[in-house]
Amino acid sequence: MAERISDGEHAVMDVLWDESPLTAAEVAERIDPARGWSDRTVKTMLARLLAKGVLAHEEDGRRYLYRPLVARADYAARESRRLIDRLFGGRAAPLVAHLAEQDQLTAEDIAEIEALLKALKP
Amino acid sequence: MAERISDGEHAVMDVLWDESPLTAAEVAERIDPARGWSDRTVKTMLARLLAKGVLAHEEDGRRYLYRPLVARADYAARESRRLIDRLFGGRAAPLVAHLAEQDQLTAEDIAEIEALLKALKP
DNA sequence: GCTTGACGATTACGTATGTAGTCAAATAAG
DNA sequence: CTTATTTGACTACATACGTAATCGTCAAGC
Repeated sequence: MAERISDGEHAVMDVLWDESPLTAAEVAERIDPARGWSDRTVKTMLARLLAKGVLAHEEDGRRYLYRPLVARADYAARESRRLIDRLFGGRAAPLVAHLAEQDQLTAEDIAEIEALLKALKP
Repeated sequence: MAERISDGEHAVMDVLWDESPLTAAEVAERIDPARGWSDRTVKTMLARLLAKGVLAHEEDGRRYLYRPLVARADYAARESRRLIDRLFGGRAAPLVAHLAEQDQLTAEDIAEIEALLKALKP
């Protein structure tokens, strides 16, 4: 269940997280054209994701319909944690501090985060 | 310059970010023993990191002294950005929101982040 | 001086990943 | 019915990565 999803595979998951179930052809249509993938490549990704157990497929006549078995939020949580563990000693605050220092936070971000935190307080 | 650093390579960089320059043997000594790496493995990592241009080495007699060419903060910034782009549509606020929702923020984290943001405001 | 050990350089090998191509079966077109 | 097309299954191949082993050389002991 803790299968890693590669960068390429993630592009496929993204499509299915937005809309599912989809056929292989439909997934291929929706993949960011910037990747320039052939539909074969998409098929390969789908097969690998199935093998990893993060997708399921049900038969629909001669084709399959694919749907994610892992929620986007769960995946995001796992990856965020990985990053925080690897780069920030497992603490989230240094990550935010870092984003702030690097000017990667817009004024809007800051306002949004402050509102969020306020809501979290008892 | 935008070379990716793999998970294993990162362990080596971590050592050199803490202390440098170091010889290959010194790096090997300082690698987290939990990895159970042979010194050969460490040498391989050093060679690959050199090839990627993220380390430099200077001769010291018959050995080399290795030092990082990429700052830890720069690397952290790049990886944070990658994560945010991939998982949160490029905006930092949703990442923080996500951490909050997942209860991945301690009260301490929250206080720390609030203080930080306050300092950022004009 | 000859041997042994420390180093860097080169090579190895299995799995993951990016990126497809081929083959066979089923179906749609004619 | 025969042929072209669609679809999944299997195969391919180069590069990256994890994890070393081997080779050659130079220096330090004896």
